[in-house]
Formats: sequence, structure tokens, C-alpha cells
Amino acid sequence: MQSEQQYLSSYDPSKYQHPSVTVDILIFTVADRKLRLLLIKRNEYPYLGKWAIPGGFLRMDESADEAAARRIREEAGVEQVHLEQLYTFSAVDRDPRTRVISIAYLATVPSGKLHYLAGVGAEDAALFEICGVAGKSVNDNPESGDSGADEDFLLRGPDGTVISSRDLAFDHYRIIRTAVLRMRGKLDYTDLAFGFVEDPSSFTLTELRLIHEAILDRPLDIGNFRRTIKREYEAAGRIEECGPEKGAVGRPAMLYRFTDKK
Amino acid sequence: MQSEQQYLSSYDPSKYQHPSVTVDILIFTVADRKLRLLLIKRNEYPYLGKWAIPGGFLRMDESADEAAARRIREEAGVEQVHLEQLYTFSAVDRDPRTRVISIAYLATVPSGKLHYLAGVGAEDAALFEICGVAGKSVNDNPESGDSGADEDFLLRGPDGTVISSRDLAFDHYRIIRTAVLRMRGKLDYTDLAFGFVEDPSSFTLTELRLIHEAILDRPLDIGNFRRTIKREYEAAGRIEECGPEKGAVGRPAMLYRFTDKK
DNA sequence: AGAATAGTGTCTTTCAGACAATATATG
DNA sequence: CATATATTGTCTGAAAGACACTATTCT
Repeated sequence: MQSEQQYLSSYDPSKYQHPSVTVDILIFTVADRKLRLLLIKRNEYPYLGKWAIPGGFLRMDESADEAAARRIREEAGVEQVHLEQLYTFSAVDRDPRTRVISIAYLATVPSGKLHYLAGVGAEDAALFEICGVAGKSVNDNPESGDSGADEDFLLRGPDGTVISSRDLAFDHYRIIRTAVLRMRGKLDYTDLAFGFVEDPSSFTLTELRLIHEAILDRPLDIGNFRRTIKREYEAAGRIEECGPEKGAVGRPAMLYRFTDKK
Repeated sequence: MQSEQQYLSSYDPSKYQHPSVTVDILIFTVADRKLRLLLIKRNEYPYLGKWAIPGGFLRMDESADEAAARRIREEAGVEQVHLEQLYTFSAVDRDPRTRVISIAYLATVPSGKLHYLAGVGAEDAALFEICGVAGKSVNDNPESGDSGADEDFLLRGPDGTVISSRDLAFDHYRIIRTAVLRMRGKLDYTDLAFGFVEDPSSFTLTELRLIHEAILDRPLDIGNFRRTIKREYEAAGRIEECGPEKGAVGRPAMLYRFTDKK
């Protein structure tokens, strides 16, 4: 129960308007040893012609998780991929038109599932390599520029063109930065990397290592990586050998199967 | 550009309604060696009489961060506390009245700042000790009950009464569980614990250890804890000695000052 | 002295990182 | 055999965990 004064001072008609709620999806993949992100070129104002993270409005009859799954189906034609909530961006002026808050999701997609990306239609979509994201996400607020938390980085498009993170639509440079740092942070204590494996029922430890290297953007020691993965996963029965690779260039690698149990 | 068919099939009038957006604040503190959470007793339907996390509607002229800061000021009279976004809960049926999505925030407050909690008014508010939260947050979706991710836990009120997490309003048991697991996960690689220190410019390592123990809900080795903290923080110049404690019961402890730089 | 709390030292095991060596395929 | 890749082994130093010991205050 509030006093009358409290009630009046806290009363504000704008309180009863509702903001628009969108769900933005960061569709990451690892191809050609690089971490890449699906962006679409905007064909309307604001930010006409700028590259942006795909997204869409949250419908009244679906949760944000469901909206994200729907949107990635519509945008990239993929289903059953790993999808996790990243952060909710809500700065008042982040959309110049009206008040929009965006629940950002992060999707990890094997590059093979994105092959029919060209079929999306006239809408311009492309995979961009993420270059030079620096820093740590620890203790940082994704939505404030404090503590040098949003330095510039670059995105390299399929035709070799390079754009600066500042040339993206809206506050999308912050969302992307947050996602990359989050992936790096979670890489070694979650199953995140397995979301990028082309075929989880048959993969090599080299494939898995290249995924880790793409996300971290640095080379890893081959032997140490194998030792760690085998300790963390094979010992716990979460991956198991399933026969040697066929038709390899050098020595054929052992294939592994990922079991999602536990 | 979509085809007409795509446009029509994706058109849905409910798409243009906007959900209500609220900000819920988990106000944690550590008092008497226990992790405690501020809950309020609801005085209206739904869930009349049930305990709930304080919250409020997001206004059109404030970001979620700002709304959370405002709300904690209104509810607990505290300012300048550590506040971080936890997760956004958006299940369609999480509020029986209407569609409400909630951006949950986690606040870490020194118990001394909550002393005038009794002055909140007739609204029933109390600190509850969190007992028996188990499990890991790794790989789990906070909003789905998969993988045994939401087991029951207990809350002990100030008068000794114990309530089950299932007796809380809405999906608040999930929100609380998510928060506790998140705090445990972030404890040793962020500055989270310092948010509970009564006076960051003068604290003992024992006070800091008791905070860690309260969050983890298990005792820590005294010597090992000191060694780790001194390595991580004192070596980096983030804490520094500032003279011995006065008037202690046993041997006076060294006092430290926390410097927030870098 | 005894109680109470603060602080140090030591030993073992685990793990990360650097790096060398060996194994198995193809051409 | 040369080349290419996979896989194993070894060494070192850092760090976690268990635990014993010493130090300083008060009554």
C-alpha cells in the first residue's frame, strides 16, 4: 500500500503504454575456419542499406524462445539448432522510430545447414566474418559504453568488403560484441561448440578444435586440446568413438559421436 | 522482400499487439552468514497472499536498467548498488491475466543498506533465506523444466516459517533458481561478492569469505581463500591494505579497500 | 593461561601450456 | 620415401584442496 503522495508521484500515463518487443537472432556459423554471422541488408528506413541482425516482432501467442525458433526458420530455413537467450537491449533511443526493446538470441548453426541461404529471396543476406573483437565481458554492462567496453571491430563480407561495426544498423554492434564475448566465455564449460559441428554423430576432434579456434580467434595446442576434451567428455561418456574416418588426406582420424545425455 | 504467400502466411493481427513489459528485481543480501532475498506479499489477485519478487512496469521513457534502479529505490530505499540483468522470462502463460514479459534483474545489496526495510509501509516485505538450491545452470534453459532443471527448494522467513519454492507467485521459483545458480557461477571470475560487502573501503577477508560461503552454501578453506583473493585482487592492485581492524574479539584482522579501477 | 579469531606454511594432486615424438594414411 | 594429418608422451609451472601450524588480541 502506497501513500497518496507516493501514488501520485509514481503515476505517469506513459507507464501504461507498452513498448514494442522484438526478438533479434544472431545466427553464427563456423565455415572455412572462421566464425561468421548472418546479416541482412535493410531495405527500409531507418538505416536503409545498412547491415543488421535479423529479427522480428514477438507475437502475443509465442514465447521469446518460440519467436526466435520461428524467426530462424523463416530467415535461414534451419530447424533444431542450438538457441540461447543472450541479453535484452532496452535503451530508450535504440530505435529512432519508437520504443523498441529487443530480446537477443544466439544461434549456433553448422555451416552445412545454411547452404540454401542464397534461396532466401531478393532480400540481401550474407555471412560476415567477425574480425578483431577484443576484451572481456566480465563485469561489463552490454548496453553501456563504460570501461572501454565497446571498441570497434570489423566484419568481412563474402566478396571481401570490410565494414566497421559502427556502420551496422541500430545498436547491433553492441549486440554482436556481447554475443562474441559470451561465446568465448562459455566455450570451455558448456557444450556450445558442439552446436557448430556438422554431424554430431560423426565428427573428428580436429573439427571440434577448429571450431574452438574460430570462436576464440587464436590457435590452440593440438595435444592439449585433445587431452582436455577427452577428459571432460569421453571420460563422462558424453562422446564416444565410432570408428575411423574414411578417405582422409593424411592419417585418418577417429570419429566420435556426441550423446546429449545428462 | 517476401512473396505474397509468405507475407500472408506470416501475417497475424496479434503480431501488432504489444505485450506488457515488467522489470522484476531480485534484491539479494548476505546477513547472518546466509544469502537472503527480499520478497513482498501480494495484496491483489492473482496469487493474492503469495510471496513474490518485487517488480513494476517498464515506463516508456526509461531503459530496463533505469527501471530496475528506480524500482529498487522505491522498494528498498537503496541507491548505488550493483545491478545486473539476469534473464528475460516470456512464457505465454506466465501471468494468468494478460501477456507479460519480465526482464529480471539481480541486485547485490550490503545488508546494512536494507535496515530501514520496515519503513516500506503496510506492504508486507521480508527477507527470506534461500535453502537448498541444487544443480548447475550450465546448458540449462531457465524457462523450461527440462533436464531436471527446476527442482524444489525452500525459503525461510524471518519468523522461522518455511515455504516451498512452489508456493511463490507466478514463475518466480524459476527466476530465483536462475539467479542463485548464476551468482554461484559468476562468483569466482567477477567482482560479484564485493557488492555485498558492507563498506568496500574497509573490509576484512573474513567478511568477504563469509559472503562467498553464503552464496555457495558451503564452507571454504580459510587459507586457500585468502591465497586466491590476494593473488587475484591484491597482486592486480584492485584491493589494498588500509590498516588493522579495531576492537575485534580475537586477533584484529587487516582491513582492505576495494578499488574499482579496471 | 585460555578463548577466539587472523594469518602462514606445506604437501599433494590436478591441470594448462609448451613442445617433442610417434603413427597411419596417400601419392 | 616424402608429405600430410592424427595421436601420444613428457616436462614444467601454476593453481586447488587438505590440513597443520603460528600470531595477536581480549578476558
